[in-house]
Amino acid sequence: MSITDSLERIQRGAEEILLPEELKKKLARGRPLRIKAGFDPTAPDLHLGHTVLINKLRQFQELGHEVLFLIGDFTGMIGDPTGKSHTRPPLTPEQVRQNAQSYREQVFKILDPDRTQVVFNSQWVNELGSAGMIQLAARHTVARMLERDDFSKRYSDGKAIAIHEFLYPLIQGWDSVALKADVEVGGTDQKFNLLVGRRLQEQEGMEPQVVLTMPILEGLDGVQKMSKSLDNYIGITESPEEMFGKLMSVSDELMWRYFELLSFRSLAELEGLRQQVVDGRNPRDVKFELGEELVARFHSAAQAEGARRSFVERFQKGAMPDDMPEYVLDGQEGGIPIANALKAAGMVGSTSEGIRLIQQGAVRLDGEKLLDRAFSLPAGGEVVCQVGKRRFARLKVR
RNA sequence: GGAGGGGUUCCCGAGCGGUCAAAGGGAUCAGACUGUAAAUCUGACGGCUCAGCCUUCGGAGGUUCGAAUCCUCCCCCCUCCA
Repeated sequence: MSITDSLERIQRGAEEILLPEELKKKLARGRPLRIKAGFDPTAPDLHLGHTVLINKLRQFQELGHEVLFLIGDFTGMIGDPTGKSHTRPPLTPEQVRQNAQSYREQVFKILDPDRTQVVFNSQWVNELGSAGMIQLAARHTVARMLERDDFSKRYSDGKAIAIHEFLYPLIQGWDSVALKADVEVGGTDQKFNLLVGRRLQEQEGMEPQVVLTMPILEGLDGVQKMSKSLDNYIGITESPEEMFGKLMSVSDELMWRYFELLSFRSLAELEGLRQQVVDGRNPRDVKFELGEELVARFHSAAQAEGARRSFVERFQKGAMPDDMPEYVLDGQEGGIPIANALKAAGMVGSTSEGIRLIQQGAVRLDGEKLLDRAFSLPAGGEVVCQVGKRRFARLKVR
């Protein structure tokens, strides 16, 4: 493959490459490049948002390059006191190890293990020591740090910025020095940090890394970025049914964004699909294709097919799901009040919530709407319980 | 070290002695409508043994018949001065 071809493939879907000429020069040398990407040591639950970036890494591998999958365990072991409610407790080395393992399991659904090195930054950051850390901090000025969008915004809004937050971009940049990265891939929100890496490498007399940013995928709400904490994500380990269903709940507009960033279809194919919708094809059917492609990628073609079929059964024909969780409750004198049973089965968060849902007509027993909140489940009974559209469970009372 | 501003329910943000489980918005959940679409409309949105009761307004005390609202001390954040 020619350099121009490689470059073209690398550019596809990327938000920005700094600088393309440098990348070209690196590619021209003909040796495998060291492609760095950093990940938090915490959430080992990868979602489709992460895969936008990981797919890009995969692409580099297909072009013969090597991926340095960096787990930022150093910062994880310090803990992050930023943010009022989400104080992140420090992780133990053991937890980091477990998370890393879980990363491996998930990430190798996409990446080629033979061309991936999983590395931990504590290895070289610990060696820096406190003196080294201060020397590192001396290389950047506050004014420069405040150039970062996120910092300047918080600063002008009068929000807290802890000193150590200034250190994180520096550490991340130092990782690039330690790894001798040729290219670093990150989300657009990482741009500042990635550029710090370039600067530090230059100061160390190295050729600066090329920075490649990928767009941030919106979550299911279509507005905020996909993230676990916002609970608007589709995890890559979710069941075919869940995954398919969540994809179907996405708006038509957002569907195209997902096609762009997640599908492996050619741009020409996507254009074709758009045209079909313009010509009157139901967007839902196009969404089916998106759902199948993605479910097939993380599960199998057969499961994707199955997910689509059961989706149609369930939501277009109103069938009950094939399997649902089962709960056995201990009976009591006079039966178990239904709200308590729902709570015990984990279908609602509290009995108060259960009562409210019953009043709103959201609860069905064996398909029959239940409006009487005083209803109790008698001992020895068994009932299929539904809350809202998606929550199902089979409740048995001993 | 000094002066001032501020910490409210998942988030933002009103409230400044009773009518406050606390306005409004967002998020979320449910119902209607549908393509589990989206948008829209309606409702809910601390807990419980649920027409009643219990626990919340940074923390601990106090004043009062009664406190998110007043006082004292403490913790944290922001701004300015040094």
